[in-house]
Parts: sequence; C-alpha cells; structure tokens
Amino acid sequence: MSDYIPQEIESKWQAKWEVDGLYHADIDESKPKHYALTMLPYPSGDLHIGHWYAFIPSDAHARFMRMNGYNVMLPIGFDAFGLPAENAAIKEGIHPMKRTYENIERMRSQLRSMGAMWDWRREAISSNPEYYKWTQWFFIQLYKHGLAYRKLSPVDFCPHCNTTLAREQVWGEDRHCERCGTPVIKKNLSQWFFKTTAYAEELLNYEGMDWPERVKVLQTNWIGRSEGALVNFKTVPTGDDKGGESFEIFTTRPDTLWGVTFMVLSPEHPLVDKLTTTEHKAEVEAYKAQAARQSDIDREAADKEKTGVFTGSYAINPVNGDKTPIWIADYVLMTYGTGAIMAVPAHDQRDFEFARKYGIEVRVVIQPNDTASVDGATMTTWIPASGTMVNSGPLTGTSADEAFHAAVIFVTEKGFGKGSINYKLRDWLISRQRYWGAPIPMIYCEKDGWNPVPDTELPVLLPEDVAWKPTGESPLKLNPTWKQAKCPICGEPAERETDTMDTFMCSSWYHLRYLSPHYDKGPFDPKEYDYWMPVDTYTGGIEHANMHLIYTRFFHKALRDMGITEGSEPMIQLRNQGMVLGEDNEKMSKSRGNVVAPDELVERYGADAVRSYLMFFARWDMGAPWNSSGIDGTVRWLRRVWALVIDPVQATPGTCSDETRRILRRRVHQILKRVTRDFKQFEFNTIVSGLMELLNEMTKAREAGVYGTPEWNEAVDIYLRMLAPVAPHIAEELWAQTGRKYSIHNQTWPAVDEEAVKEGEITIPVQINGKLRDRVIVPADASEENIRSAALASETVQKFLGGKPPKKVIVAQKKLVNIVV
RNA sequence: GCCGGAGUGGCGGAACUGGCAGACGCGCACGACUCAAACUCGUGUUCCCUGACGGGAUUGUGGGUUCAAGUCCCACCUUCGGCACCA
Repeated sequence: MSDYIPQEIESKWQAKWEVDGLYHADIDESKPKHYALTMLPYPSGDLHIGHWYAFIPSDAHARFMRMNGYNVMLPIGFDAFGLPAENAAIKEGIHPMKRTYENIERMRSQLRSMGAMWDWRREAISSNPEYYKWTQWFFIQLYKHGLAYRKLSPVDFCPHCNTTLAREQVWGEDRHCERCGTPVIKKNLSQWFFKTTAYAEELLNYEGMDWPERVKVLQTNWIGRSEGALVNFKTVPTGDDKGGESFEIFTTRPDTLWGVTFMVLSPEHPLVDKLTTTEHKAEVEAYKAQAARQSDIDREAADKEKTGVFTGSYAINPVNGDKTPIWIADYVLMTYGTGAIMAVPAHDQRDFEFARKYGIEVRVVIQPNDTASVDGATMTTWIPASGTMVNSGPLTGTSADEAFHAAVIFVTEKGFGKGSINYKLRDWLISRQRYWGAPIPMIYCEKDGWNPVPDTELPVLLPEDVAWKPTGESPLKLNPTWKQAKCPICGEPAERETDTMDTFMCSSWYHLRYLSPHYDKGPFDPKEYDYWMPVDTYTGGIEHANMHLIYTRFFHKALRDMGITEGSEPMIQLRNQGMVLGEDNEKMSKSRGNVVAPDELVERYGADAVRSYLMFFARWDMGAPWNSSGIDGTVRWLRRVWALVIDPVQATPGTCSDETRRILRRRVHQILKRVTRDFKQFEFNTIVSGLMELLNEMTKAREAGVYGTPEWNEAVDIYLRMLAPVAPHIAEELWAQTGRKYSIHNQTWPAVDEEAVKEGEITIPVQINGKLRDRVIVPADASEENIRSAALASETVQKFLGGKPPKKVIVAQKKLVNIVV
C-alpha cells in the first residue's frame, strides 16, 4: 500500500481536471442549471484564511449540487479597482495597475491550490477595460433614466483615503471610514449620486428570497422606513414684518399635533435667516456658526445636552391656531425629513429636555390609562405613546392608536398636511477622488452642461501616465490632457468628469459579467443570461448586508425597469459565513501576529485537509477562533480513509454474519441521509463529523470480516461519493485506485435506501419520574403496548416500583418510556 | 437607548417535531509498538461522592408550563454585531 501524500495527488488531479475542462460550465438545456456565486475577492495581496473559509464550503456545496444532477456554474474573478490595492501600491511606490495585476497573478495560483470547481474561462476582472466599459455604460443608462444625478451637498470625506464616501461606508458612533478607520469630515462638494431612495419601498420586500433573517433585518433597519405625516406651518407676522412664510415638518406622531408648544428648525434650514428678527439676529448667527464648526461626531452624540436659540418668530399651529415660538437647534438634522420639526415636549424625550431647559410650556395630550392624570407643568419625564387623547380637539377621548390615523385624515381634509413615509436610506454617493477606479463617463460643457460620453467612445480609458497619488482631488484632474474632450452636443471643447466610481458600482453587476466576460455587444450575452440568471446560491460575509447587498439589489431593480434584466431580485438564496479569528480569539491582523497563512497549511497538510478542517472546526455561519492542533484531527481522518479503502490487509470476505453486513449497510444509509440533509442546510461541520463517524463504523465492520462483501463495496462507493465535495483530490485518487471510472466528480449523489435505514431492534430508554433508570430492547415494529409492558417488566423498574402500581406510564413516539410513581 | 445573534465538558462543537445531554474532533491520561522518541493503534475522559456496584448534580441566572425542557413561555445577566438626537 502506498502512503497518502496529498501534495502529489493534489497537483496531479488539479492538472488533469484543468486539461479536461472538467468544471467548464456551458449552457445545457437538458439539465437544470445552478448558478453558484461567492463574493469576489479584492486582489489586495495574499489570499488569507478568511478567503478559504468563504470559498471552500461554497465550492463543496456547488459540487454537491453538481452531483445532484445540476449544471453548475461556479465563476471567480477579481474586484480589482479600489483602495486597498491602490494604497498598498502607493506605499511601495508601484503603479496601482502593475501592482494589481501582479497580485491577481499571485492570487490565481493560490486560488488554484484550493482544488475548487471554478470555471476559469469565466474569470472577470473589474479593472479590465473590457469590463469597465460596461460599468461606464451602466452609469450612462442610469443617468439617462434619471437615476444618476449630480448635486452640491455636504458629503462625508475621509481625510486619510482622500476621497468622499457613501453613507454606508461611514461606520460607528465616531463616524469613521469603513476602510481605514479615520473619522470622516464634511465637505461641500458637487458629486454624483444614484437614486437608491427611489427603490426604498421595494427594497423592503424580500418576497421569494431565501436570505438569512438577520440580513433582512439589517437591511430593513438601514432603510429605516417610518410612517407619519407632513404638516405645513405658516409663520406669524412680527414687528419686523417677517410673516407670511411657511414650512413643512415631518412627524411620526401626527396624533400629538395638539400638544405642540414650539417648533425647531435645523440651523442650516433655508428659512432661518428670513425668520430671525433683528433682536435675535446676533444670537442666531452665533449659534449657526458654532453648529457649523462642530464636527458631526460632537453634534450627533445622542447624550449631548440639547441647545438652541429662539429666532423671534412664531408659527401658527394649523390644528388649533396656537402661536408657537420657532427655535433653531442642532438636534434637528437637515439631512432627515424636512429639517424642521414640531416639538411635543410632553411626548418626546428630546423635546422634553429642551422645553425644560428653556422654560417652554409642556402640554399633555395623551393621558396614560393606568396612572393618575399627569400635569404638563409638573411632570418629570415625558410619556410614551399609549393612552387616551386629551385637549386634542376632535381627537379628544379616542385612543392614541386610533388618533394617529384620525389625525392624518384630519390634516388631509383641512388641506394643511398629508400622510407621508420617510426613509433613513440616502441616495448612493458614487464619486471618488481617487485614481484606481472606473472614470465616470460624463463631459461638462459651458453651454450644454453635463452630458454622457457617446457609447461609441466607451470605454473612457484610465490614463496610465498620471501622478496617481491621492491629494483630495482626483489625480485625473492633474493630467494636462486627459480631461480635454469635445462636447457630445455642440462639439466645442469641454471637460471630462475627473472623479472615478465607487468600486461597489463594479461589484453591483459582476455576476452579470461572469455570464460572458469577453462579450462585446453588451454587458452580457442575453443567451447566457436567459439560461443562468438569477444567481441560485450566493455566499459571502454578512458585513456587506448594508453595502454591496443593498447596492446590487438596487442595481438589478433599476436595470429591470430599463428592460435590461428580468425579475426583481438578482440572488435567490443567500448564505453568510462567519469569521475565523486568531488563536487568541481576536480578529486576525498582521500587527497582532495571529494571522494563519493558508499557503503554509496547504504545503504541510494538503488542500484536502485544510478544506476538511475549515468545514469541520466551527459552525460555518458563526465562525470561531482558529486552533492549530485541531487540523491534526482531519489529517488523521484522511489518512485513515486512505488506509481503509486501499489497504487490503485482513481481507477475509464472507466470514462475517449477515447481521454485521446488515448493520453496516444501515449505518451507511443513515449517515448518507444525514450528510445529504446537512449539505442542503449548509451545515458543513456535521457533514465532516458524519463522515468521521462512518469511518469508525466501517473500520469496526472491516475488523468483523465484512471486507469484500457487496455491502462493503457499496459502503466504499457511497463513502467516496460523499467525500468528493469535501476533499475532492483524495476522493478522486481513491476512486481511481479502486478501479472506478474517472471522474468521481461526474458521478451522481447516492440515493438513500429508506428500507436499509430502518432499525431492526430499537433501544428504548426507560425513565422513572423523568430520570433515566434502564433501557429495554424491543423489535422496531413493537406496538406501544409491547413497549410499555417490556418497560414495566424491567428488573430495575420493578425495584423502583416496589410492588406498587405506577401512577402513569407514558410511551412517547416509540422513543422513550416515562413511568410516573 | 433600539434591533438582531450567541451563552452546552479543559477547548471547537453535536443533539433538526419537547423525548437517552455531551455525537465528532482537539487536548489530556494510561496502555501497545519502539533501544528511545515521534508517528500509529487501543482504552478512558462533564463534574462531585465511592475501592467498586451505584448514586447525585449539570446546557448563563431565576421563575413557569409539561409525565418530560438545551429546546416552549416570562424576567434578568454576560457577550458579539448593527443602528442611534431619524422627529
């Protein structure tokens, strides 16, 4: 018998699979298709263990689907534009393009060492002109359909990455850059946006999507839908003749309209100057200046004491004609709702704090049902929603729940308001002042304004001869000639947009480019689209829930409405892996020195062992800390599999009992059933433990002389098929060495023989008062009555009963007997 | 503060209709092989009491439902992620 030397068999089979094109996925109408996709990697340098952890189980699942008769496509590519590769390039003084393509080359060979079933012919690289031509084309389509627009606004800017960021890329309480952790600052810039908000409502609909509940919850929270009303307030003329203006507020509590005692505008609200009286001008100006100076971090800290100043003006509450003072305060944000609120201090914490601080009236309009009546003048805390309406005109006496709708109807009928829905979701800012991205294909002309680059001139190529180090302005701007262009309308000299696109734009449609990565008549070949789309199984990290996964859904819906794609969703099933932590239970990082290098592991143990261990050592969706001695277990297991299958020592066919053979067959089919179920459920750890368990059983059975029997041969056959998706190389080698026909990866998944699964005799645990006291063995077809008497006949039970009859005997589903005494 | 996930042996984890808690593996202990070690193989391994037979306790904590709870319900604690002056 030869030894198991993974390094030899792995490279041998990888080469053969490659030559044979074993994993090529082509349109085949005779088979059901399965488009399996994993989130594409950044070519930022080395492949790390996290990549393996994401890719390997995805590959195993795709292989399982293949063996189940599906025509499976598993593509791979690179999200090659973007900051990580660019920053690394800057650090080392190498051109980002050179650096990126070197990284890709390196990662390709690392990826190949995994032995995954990728169809490399479909490789797509987002920084290739043949790719980004269509990224630009999509931008233009969005622009033409009114879904891309340019706007001057205060935007988030990372001073370290030297670029603006989308709202989704600003994280945490301190509002830091998602990439580098630096707190962002606000800049007033003209930038390109995609109208993601146009799809806010539809994005909340997850119908027909087999996505993890937690991802849906994250997206729902992020989109942040709130139902309420818009109400128009007119201002009162003052001594300064500042009347006659009006402004709209958004409220989620129109039922409390009668409890309004003041109004608050955001300091940036456009009406502030108009409404400020001469008397209050100095104070208001000072407050505005202070608010503008403060960083968002200070300003948005929730625990900060509320501050504000009075403008001198008043608004009329349209429901009751009350004159209410208008204040400005920085707790009202210009970026949400209308930048103006009605303040109901009795029923809102922030308004309450503010009113008490500045001595403004507090008026109760909801009395809780279960406590004594509350007085606005003396109450010490605000009162949340439920109760009975008081002092509320026509709403008085109704419950707060009914009052919400009654109030909306009331303001609508009176003509000063209407029901309205607000979302926290913002439009997607896609301009980046960086070099290494797809240039935004727009041209500005003094006369004709912004116009798209004509399709015939796409792609707008990224210039190679440019100082690509970031300065806060796009490096493309600094190139003397690149930005010069002709206006597509009048033909006069004009200027190109010099910003590049957010790389999330590239990754919003890469699943479409995989369909036909070199197709040049469109972003994808419609024939391929019709066969493969939508993506059936998508795997990747949950950290993209509010970024990539929202963007790509938006993108697909926008394309659908332009007639480019079909269906509402690009990805039917989503599964997330967890994170592999370092052995010290911390996130892996070079600075902590706890990084696990997959290349070394592969070299030492072989890819199959690394694959098996990554599937085995934790629940896939949870992740866990790495344990370097744990991998020894999977190595031992594979060696034992090897020995069991091809070591003919002790081969003594025919000397074992029928019962031994029957038991072996039963165990094989029982575990096959479990493994099949676990594959469907992405529970990879129990797939491997099931295989280990069966190996133990087969080892015992072989010792009992079952070697060479039909049951043994079937066991080996099924075992190798089950092993194939997990450890494809050793499975292929053993398949070949036992004289079976190449390739195991073209075999079908074995079918469970339900008859074989059934037990002949079953062991029934017997409890007395819920405590396990004995076990009885009965035939599997024993009736409940038989089981009951068998249990009562047990000596142990008799001892416990002491001659007395039991109070109650429960026979539970032929699984257990519980005797109550 | 709000939303979501997770708490099971020394460790990773299993238990998929409420029905034998601890599968499988790591680690550890002992034994076999060896001059020796490693490898490999075998046995044992939740904790406590006991020489053993046995017995008791046990799934973050406290209550509840049930013949029966890791699993269901209520309250809480810890921890990880997300959101957060969002009107």
